[in-house]
Amino acid sequence: MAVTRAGLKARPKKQRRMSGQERRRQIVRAAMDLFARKGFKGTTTKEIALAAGVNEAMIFRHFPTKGDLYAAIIDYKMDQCCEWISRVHEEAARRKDDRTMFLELARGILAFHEQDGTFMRLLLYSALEGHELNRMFFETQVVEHFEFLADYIAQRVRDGAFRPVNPRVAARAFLGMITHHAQVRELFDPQGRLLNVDSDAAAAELVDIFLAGVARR
Amino acid sequence: MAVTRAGLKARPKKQRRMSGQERRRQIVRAAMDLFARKGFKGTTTKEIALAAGVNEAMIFRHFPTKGDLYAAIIDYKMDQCCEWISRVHEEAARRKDDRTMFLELARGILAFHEQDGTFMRLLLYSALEGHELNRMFFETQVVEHFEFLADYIAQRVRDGAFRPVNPRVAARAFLGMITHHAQVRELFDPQGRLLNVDSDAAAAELVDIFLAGVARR
DNA sequence: CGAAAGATTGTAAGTACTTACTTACTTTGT
DNA sequence: ACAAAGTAAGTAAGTACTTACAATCTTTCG
Repeated sequence: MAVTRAGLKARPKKQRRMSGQERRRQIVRAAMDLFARKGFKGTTTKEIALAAGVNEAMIFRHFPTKGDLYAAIIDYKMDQCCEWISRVHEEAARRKDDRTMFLELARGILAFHEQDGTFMRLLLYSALEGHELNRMFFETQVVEHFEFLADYIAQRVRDGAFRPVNPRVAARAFLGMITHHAQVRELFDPQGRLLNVDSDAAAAELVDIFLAGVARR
Repeated sequence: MAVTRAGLKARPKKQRRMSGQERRRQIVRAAMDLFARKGFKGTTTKEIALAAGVNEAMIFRHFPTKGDLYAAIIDYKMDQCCEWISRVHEEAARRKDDRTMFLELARGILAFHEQDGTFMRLLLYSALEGHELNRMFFETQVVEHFEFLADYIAQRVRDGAFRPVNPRVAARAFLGMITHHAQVRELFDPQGRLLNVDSDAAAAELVDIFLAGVARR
């Protein structure tokens, strides 16, 4: 067996080694999970390396600093958020089928969070940490989708389909009940001790309360 | 000027020194603010000492470890949460004045968070970090108040004042829209760019949407 | 009343360890 | 032979916490 200059055993022959891209992806995946659970400062590069199955030095072959790795993850994650929302919005704007629109939106939000708990966690950690990318995410995607929803509600008030509510308050109310439910399930009550219904049923009932709340009397 | 054993200048005479209790309170206050902004791992004992205006060693005169200091703060904060809610609940149970009950609850929650942003931050940080005291808080106070609210809504359904909604979903909807609003204001949108109404107006409109949403048709 | 003793508060300096990141080499694949 | 992936060992700085003393305040006693 080969011996290194320090007299220690060299790594024995292994299976085929990874390409740079594969390895990068693996580091990102391990880091994402750790950052989601522990936050930026709560995660060490040693832990990331261990979870990724690489030497710590490898991390710095792909990212200049630990902060760059975190920023790449936040950026990627925040980009994932809203790709599907635009399609739901377009349908709604065309058909003005309120129940379907709000129901699809609610189901989409709940399914998105259910399929990937790291999003909510990274969103909240980066907000608490005051991360610049979180602020950018808010100022672009969050604002855009909130404004679209408020505009839609305003239009439905003008159409006479909704009673004269403040569209921004109504948008806040709707997003609040849906997002809060996802958050409680992810952070406080994963077993659903307080409210144990599947997400489609939850979406249906929350949307029903919302629509009744903004319906013409 | 006196000289220490190391030959350095002794601390010059100062104004009257603090009692142990006063100093402890000051350390706790500084630590609370830092933990709220940066989380447990993101805060160093050096920063806490600097913010409190004491030597780092003083922290360990009052708390065995940094973790003990954090636990004391989380415990104290979570205890503050719900003292006032019981009074609101009692009134409501007696008078069955739904609008006043939900309005007082909503205003109380919003005022509580507006007066003290550290609560929301510590709640979320400790939840993300998986802190045991957060779990205990959830399993006691959160569960208790949620159950009370769900019971109240169930009673009102039986009374015929509310339509046959799932009381737990309705409680989730109500708490969701209120708490989400407080959270967005604290973490994402302190300037109220998306929704700039004062908290009493927000409470009134959110409660109106909620009550309309659960009213008999 | 004042000095001395004791209790309490305060702190400089230190310890043992951890951290993010770098270096210089080794191993593997083309 | 060269490029690329992998790593042991290291560096400089930082961390939570401890130690041993100094300074200040209170109590006791003559």
